[in-house]
Amino acid sequence: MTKRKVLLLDGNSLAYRAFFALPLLTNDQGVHTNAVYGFAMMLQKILEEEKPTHMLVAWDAGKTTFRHETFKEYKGGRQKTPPELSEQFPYLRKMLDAYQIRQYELESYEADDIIGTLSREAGKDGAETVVISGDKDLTQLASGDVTVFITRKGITDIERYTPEHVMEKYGLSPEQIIDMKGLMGDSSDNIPGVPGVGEKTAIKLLKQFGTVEGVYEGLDQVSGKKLKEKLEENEELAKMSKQLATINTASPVEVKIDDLSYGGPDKDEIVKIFQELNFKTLLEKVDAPVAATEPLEDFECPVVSAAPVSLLTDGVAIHLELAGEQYHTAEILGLALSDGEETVFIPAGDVKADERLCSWLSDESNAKWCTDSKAALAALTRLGVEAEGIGFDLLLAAYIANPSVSLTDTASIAREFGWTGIPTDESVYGKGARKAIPDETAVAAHAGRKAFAVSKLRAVAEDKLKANEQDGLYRELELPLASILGKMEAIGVKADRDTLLGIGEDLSGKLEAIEREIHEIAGETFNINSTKQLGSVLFEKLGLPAVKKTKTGYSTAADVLEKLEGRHEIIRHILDYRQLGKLNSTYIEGLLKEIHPDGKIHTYYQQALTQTGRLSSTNPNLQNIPVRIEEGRKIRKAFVPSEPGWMMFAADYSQIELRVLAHMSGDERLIEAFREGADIHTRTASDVFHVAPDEVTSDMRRAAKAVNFGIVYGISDYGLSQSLNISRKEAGEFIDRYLASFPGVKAYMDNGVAEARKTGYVTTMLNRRRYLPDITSSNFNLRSFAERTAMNTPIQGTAADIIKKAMIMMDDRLEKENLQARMLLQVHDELIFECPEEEIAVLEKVVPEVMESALELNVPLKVESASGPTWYDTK
DNA sequence: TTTGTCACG
DNA sequence: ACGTACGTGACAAAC
Repeated sequence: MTKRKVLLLDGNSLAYRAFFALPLLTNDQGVHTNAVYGFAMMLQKILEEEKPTHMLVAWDAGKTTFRHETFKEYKGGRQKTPPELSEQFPYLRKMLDAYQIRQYELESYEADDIIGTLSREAGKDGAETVVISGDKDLTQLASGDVTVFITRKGITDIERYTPEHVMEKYGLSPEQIIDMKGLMGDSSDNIPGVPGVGEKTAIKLLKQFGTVEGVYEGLDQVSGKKLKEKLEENEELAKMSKQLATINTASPVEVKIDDLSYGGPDKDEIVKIFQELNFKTLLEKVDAPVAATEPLEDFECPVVSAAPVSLLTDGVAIHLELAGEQYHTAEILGLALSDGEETVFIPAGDVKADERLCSWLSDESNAKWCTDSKAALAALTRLGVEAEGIGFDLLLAAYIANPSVSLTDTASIAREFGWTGIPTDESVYGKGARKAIPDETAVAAHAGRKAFAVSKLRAVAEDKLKANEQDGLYRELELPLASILGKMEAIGVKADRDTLLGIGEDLSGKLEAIEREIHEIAGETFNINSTKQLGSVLFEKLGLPAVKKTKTGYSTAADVLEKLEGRHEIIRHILDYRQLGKLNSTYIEGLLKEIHPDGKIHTYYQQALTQTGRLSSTNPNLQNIPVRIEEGRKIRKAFVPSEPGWMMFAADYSQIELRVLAHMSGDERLIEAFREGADIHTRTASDVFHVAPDEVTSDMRRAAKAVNFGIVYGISDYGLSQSLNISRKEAGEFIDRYLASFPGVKAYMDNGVAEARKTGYVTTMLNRRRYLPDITSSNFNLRSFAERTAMNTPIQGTAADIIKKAMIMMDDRLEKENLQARMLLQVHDELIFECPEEEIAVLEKVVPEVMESALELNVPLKVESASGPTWYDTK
């Protein structure tokens, strides 16, 4: 039988939360609806995620409770409930009736007490309980069987308090939350506490003494004379406050858990009330099918040494379980297989020996489904199996469906498609110092659940992608790209240790000299890398003016220091020290640590991370190797071909983002400029300043270049003024003149923002999506950010689409032309290869040809290439 | 772990 | 009046 899952909701608290979190919405009758709407959104999400078997919404009843007998000012001084909220309670009740959720209130008790009592009863029955409230006080109810969900910021954003989470957050057990309230009080409930004791002191005391009573028994040992006096004077107050804060878990509640069974909403009634309140999005949601989560309580995943033949067929989920994220080196634990009925786990050591399994894995005609195919293929390669025929990748599907969710493990990915039946990696392996691999049965069960979920979710995910017309993006772009990136990671790029060491020695020498110089000028030795110490030397000892502050002290960032450069010689040295220090620690020492025994660096490309569709590179990041300053650029001399007689070859798109902008906006002037092959910054300057192209000065060109950048980023006058070091007014004038010169661009930006406001998302040319919920926010900052993002993401994202497509075509082309050349790296708008010297001539023709034809725009794409013995020389 | 800083496109 | 250019990752210091 399925384990029971009881959801207990704190009605009043959630209604208040929803009311204050959302703007004042009304229906066409003028009735305020924001609290009902927020409540419904939250309810919908919780129902999907938690799949409860039993539910109850508890309400506060009446004005006075048993707590008022102890303290008549309890909850005194509270603001009256706003009438805009009061009028919503009848609708809330009606809506909950339509959901067929039991509601309950009890004279002279609060909702907390009802919930506390029922949660204990449910625990006795062996049920799993979730308590949901906007009030942190309820975290005292957390226990082995009870998780407390507290809404954060908005209304659907939830923080989950298990006893472990309470401990993490406060360093206290859930029961001690009551003691904490007793000591510190609670102004919202008018609970006094001990005057002068806040959260910090309360926690400190409780860590030492355990409880309020313990504090008074050990009063002699309390450190601090003042504190001791305060505690002594207010003993009664503290004890009464604790009593007030304690949730009564033995209230005379008349309903039993069995009375709460939840069988889903009355759809017709729900539709009626949503229509009455004009809840459009919610109406769509109630009709939408939800992925079924099958109970995984009785889940079985035997550990076997060979795969059953029944599972070696077309359309089976595989999952490689690894003891860490870095799949090039992490221990491989084993392989789980699941067809949604039967699930097994094969320990890593037995995989290679199972010949039938291996030939199934390398048989392209048998589709394998998985999460993170790139990692799975890499792990299988390490086990000696070259797998083929990946038919589905849950990670990529989830990322395409919505890039904004953090897809850290299969549990979080599956949750995106409504599946909550698998535990997180963290809950199985632990985290930080307590991280460990559990016994094989537990690993098998965990890996098995993941494979099982993939098997069940494939159809749901693919349907969703098809519904949003993203199937092509997923199947033809991201899925094949995953294998190509995997290949690039596995090949790696050779790094010459001696070159790095040589540059490192040079840097260390210079750093020492500069450090001595700085200390001498300052008249003291201090840690230049410490912003705190540096700030006190510059702005206190030397008396330089502090232009900008951070929330922890003075800002010493480069742009701030540059403004002070004329005022003191020490500044130049500090800027130099910073620059060289960065090179040494990140690029010399950092990269040396990443060279594998094969002499190569194997980065990891994150394919499901960025909000725009770009890749990112980690461990190490090979997308930010210095280039702008010569001293740093020399690092690139260490990146060399891996075979004797080979060369490095690099090709980059010229102005890809502005070309994309020209295409997407259809602006005639911009299109014309690119078709004529003009220098785009000079042409922009000529248009903006109304001078002939040959009269454009270098300053004008520089300003135009900054404006072009600004346009791509979603321009703001402030941003431009910072980058050009001019006044905000002047920057604003530049922008106006630009937009007047390129009216198509202005129209495109305005339309993009309007469209995003209407649909809630923006798209790229290949239909990549980014949702921008903040675009309708009443918070200026959030809204402005979303608006700039709405302008930037289609451009940056389309550029990412283009190079990804080029990579797929390139991989194909290298094979077709029988070239030995290997694609090694991608740096957003450039591709880096290594190849035999005699292939350079071919690459010089083929690579630009492929990259330029990746996607047809109404302006040409232009690619520049270069080759040389090291990456440094490809310029 | 979070913050400030700085490397890249 | 708001406080920002867009997208990333790594390191050192300080908590």
